Amino acid sequence: MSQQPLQLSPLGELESAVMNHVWATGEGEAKAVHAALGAPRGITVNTIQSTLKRLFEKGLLERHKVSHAYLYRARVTREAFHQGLISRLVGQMVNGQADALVTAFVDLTERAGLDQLERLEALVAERLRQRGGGGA
Amino acid sequence: MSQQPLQLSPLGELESAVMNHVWATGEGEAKAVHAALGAPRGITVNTIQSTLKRLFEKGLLERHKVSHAYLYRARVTREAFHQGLISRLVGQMVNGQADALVTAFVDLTERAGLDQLERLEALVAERLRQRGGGGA
DNA sequence: CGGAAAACCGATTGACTCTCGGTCTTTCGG
DNA sequence: CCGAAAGACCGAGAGTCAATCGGTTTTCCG
Repeated sequence: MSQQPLQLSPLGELESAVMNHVWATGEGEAKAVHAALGAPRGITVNTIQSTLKRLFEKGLLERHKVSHAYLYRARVTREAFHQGLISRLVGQMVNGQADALVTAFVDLTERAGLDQLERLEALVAERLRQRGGGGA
Repeated sequence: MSQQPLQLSPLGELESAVMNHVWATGEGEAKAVHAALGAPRGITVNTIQSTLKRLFEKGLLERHKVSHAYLYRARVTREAFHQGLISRLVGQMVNGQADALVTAFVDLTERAGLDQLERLEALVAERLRQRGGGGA
């Protein structure tokens, strides 16, 4: 009975690494990505190419030819992607109580540090000001 | 190129359904779970049994014999489980900015309705009062 | 003890990711 | 215009994991 890590991301290990690289550098060419991630892992450029392509087919990357090579770019920002994940996660569990979720999140934020909690407060306050009109 | 759903939960479809059932009813016997979920799907009790067992092995359910049948119970509450998911998700993406996450969450809560946002505000305020002590 | 109810085990199928090798295509220099 | 080279594609094999059963063993209970 050991409670496994319970894999969460919808992306494979290599796919995540590639996405992070693209997000970090702004673009990705098979050659470059391989130099950064592939070589250290001892895998071929082909593998990187396949991964890039799979990511493209999943709609996470876009690409266009530059000479005879593809240049990939992120189609969604890292933030949007993460937000999407959270969104989906929330959507799945909000089958009854969004309350519990909100509570859970606050607990979590709190555990991340007082500063984060304060940050959260500021954000919420701002949103409320924008929407609710600040009080009534 | 259609942007697949991007599977998120670490649980399979049937596993999720079973967990939800157990959380909802408080307990689970293969027979009962099958009546509720299996029959409609046209799958055998065996499949439900296997799923229950897999969930047990993953540490999500506990069980004990009642006569010659196992009675399963959730080992973690739905809230704790979800919190764990969020936690893991956060941990993964907090490779640089927890900020983005907080922002994403607030966006999400906001979209869920003004009331949720207000609820969030109240919760945060309370936590801050408890922790920060309002100043020191 | 004998039969039925239920658990277990093992195997299959299907979806994915990762990883390449081999082949076809596109470019570009000479 | 032609022939490397670079790079994209295709297909395939190896792993992993959930879902699904069939068949066998174990366990109760009358």
